[in-house]
Amino acid sequence: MGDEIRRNMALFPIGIVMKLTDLTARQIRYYEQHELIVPARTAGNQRLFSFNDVERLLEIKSLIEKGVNIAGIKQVMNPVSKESEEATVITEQTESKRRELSDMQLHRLLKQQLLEKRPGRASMIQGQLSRFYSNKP
DNA sequence: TTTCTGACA
DNA sequence: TGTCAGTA
Repeated sequence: MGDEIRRNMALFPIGIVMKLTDLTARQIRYYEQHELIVPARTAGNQRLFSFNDVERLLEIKSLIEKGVNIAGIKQVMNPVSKESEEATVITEQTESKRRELSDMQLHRLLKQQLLEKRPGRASMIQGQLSRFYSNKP
């Protein structure tokens, strides 16, 4: 299951995630305060988000747009808390389906970002994306 | 330059 | 949520 480690590998700083999700840093940090996401931290205390974090953020975003509040989102989404292996087992099948779908959405989104942004320089997420797509266990 | 925490309109 | 301050 090396796919899981890549999916949960902390790769991008908040700036990249802002562009990927169209959320403000304020919102992203706010959601973290409410434990909707738990990004990793660098030695310098900088947040580092994984693909899973980005997916969660996109999910949170759509729910917010549907008028759901933090409390409601906490119920809809499986709690982050301690590495809950139990919750993952119960939803095994639906989870894999959900991931396939969000993967397609995420890849479409990333490709879109790569193409339309800054016609001049190569966006810095390219390097980080390559880190994700390469070195497969 | 980017990100971080805390605080206030 | 937006935004400003003062840092790392």
